[in-house]
Amino acid sequence: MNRLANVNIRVNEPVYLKDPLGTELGLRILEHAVRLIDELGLERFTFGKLAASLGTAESSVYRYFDNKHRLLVYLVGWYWSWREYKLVFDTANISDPTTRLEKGIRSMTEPVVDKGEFGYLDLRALYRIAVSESAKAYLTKEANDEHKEGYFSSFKRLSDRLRDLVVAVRPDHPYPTLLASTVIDGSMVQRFFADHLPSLTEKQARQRIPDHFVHLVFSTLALPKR
Amino acid sequence: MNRLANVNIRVNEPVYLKDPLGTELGLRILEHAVRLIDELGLERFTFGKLAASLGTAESSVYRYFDNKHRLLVYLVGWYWSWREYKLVFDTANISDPTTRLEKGIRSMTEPVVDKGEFGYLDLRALYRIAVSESAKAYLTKEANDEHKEGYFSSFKRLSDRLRDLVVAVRPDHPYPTLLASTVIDGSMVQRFFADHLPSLTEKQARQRIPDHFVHLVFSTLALPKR
DNA sequence: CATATACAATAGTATTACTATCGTCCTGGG
DNA sequence: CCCAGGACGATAGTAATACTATTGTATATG
Repeated sequence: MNRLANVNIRVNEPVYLKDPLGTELGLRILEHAVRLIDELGLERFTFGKLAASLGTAESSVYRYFDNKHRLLVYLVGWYWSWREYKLVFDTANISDPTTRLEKGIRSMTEPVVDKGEFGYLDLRALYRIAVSESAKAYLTKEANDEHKEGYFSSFKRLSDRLRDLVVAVRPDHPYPTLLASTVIDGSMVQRFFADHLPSLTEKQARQRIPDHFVHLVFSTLALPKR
Repeated sequence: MNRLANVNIRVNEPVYLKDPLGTELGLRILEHAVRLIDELGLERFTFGKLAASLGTAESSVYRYFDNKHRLLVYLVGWYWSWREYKLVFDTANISDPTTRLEKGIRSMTEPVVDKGEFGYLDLRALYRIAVSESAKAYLTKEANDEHKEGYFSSFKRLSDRLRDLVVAVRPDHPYPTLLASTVIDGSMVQRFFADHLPSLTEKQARQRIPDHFVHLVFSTLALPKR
């Protein structure tokens, strides 16, 4: 993944008021927001605390993001975009579609183990945020409207990529998109359970989440075992 | 499901300060809370609005529940308990374990179509709440502590029931609990996508969620198609 | 008849989620 | 070199939220 570290990941849709990647303060906002949300959880995280951590005023933060929900959408969108890059990278130059599918599922369901080299944000902390908080980005009454505005387009792109890997192997499968999003979301939920509510999964499952989802998809598609 | 309508579902753990099933006002709190959360979404729902809807003071609501998170945990717990009763009912008196498993998966992943006959709460509205808000009940920093207090025991019981159906068919499957919780959570997420973010699933998938999960589990367990 | 309960009503506090305004530094263009 | 605009810090203020506390009163219970 080191080659990816230099890719500059951008969140396309204007979830922000002012591009945080364009200024010094913007980058610090992302950096501190990731650290604070990871530490406090989304509920206890406030723009006031963020501003205090930055040594600036709340109003400065509000120049970048309308509210903390938008900031979350931004961070989670960044995460999905990164995950998409990683997926593309991990499945490049593999000619056999079945092998590509397996690699793709593993790439998508693997935990993030290193901090990355983005400087302005800690990838491991962002991963923990994605696991614990990403569902809150879309589980709202505004989801539909926000989706139309493209707020979740990076999730959609990621999901479509995985779907395409499925379709390449089984063009006749009736619900490849459903299968793809089940894998993505399911792997996050299982990660949360394993880390925070261990009695809801098998103890050993933590290490085997990618295996489990490879097995799930492969058997559903009636592919030979891996 | 009519026979179930008279079963009195109770949330065991003291998520509440005062049992809402024990008084007139308590029942009205549940009834109005379900309606309001369904209408407004959890974020916009407040105890102030609930009290106004009840024609009483906020402090009266606070006598029953510490805060809105606890109230959500209560409602979601009630929902999982109801779902467990339904599962038990739907799989009763079926001797063939494979058929039981299929019925069980269908029971668990079917949408709720009627209001139920509980009087004090509208089951369809509660179902919509479970789909949209239940993840927020456990996706918190306090999840682990709350879990130890038994806040999520009804989810655990439900998940264990489904796991047992799997184990009865395939005693050697390595991760039946993981599989069970993937089905439960996955069916909720897919329902949300189908209803609120339709571009994230196939259009026809909405009608076929139970079929999809039956197929998923059956192929994973290498059982003959249904 | 005494007492506990259930509840309504009022008041008050700390925090949150903003919005608005103003002054200042810094930079780049004319 | 000046000045216009952007970027930011600082202060102030508002409305809503999430509580806590207190008191009065009707009703049921023992």
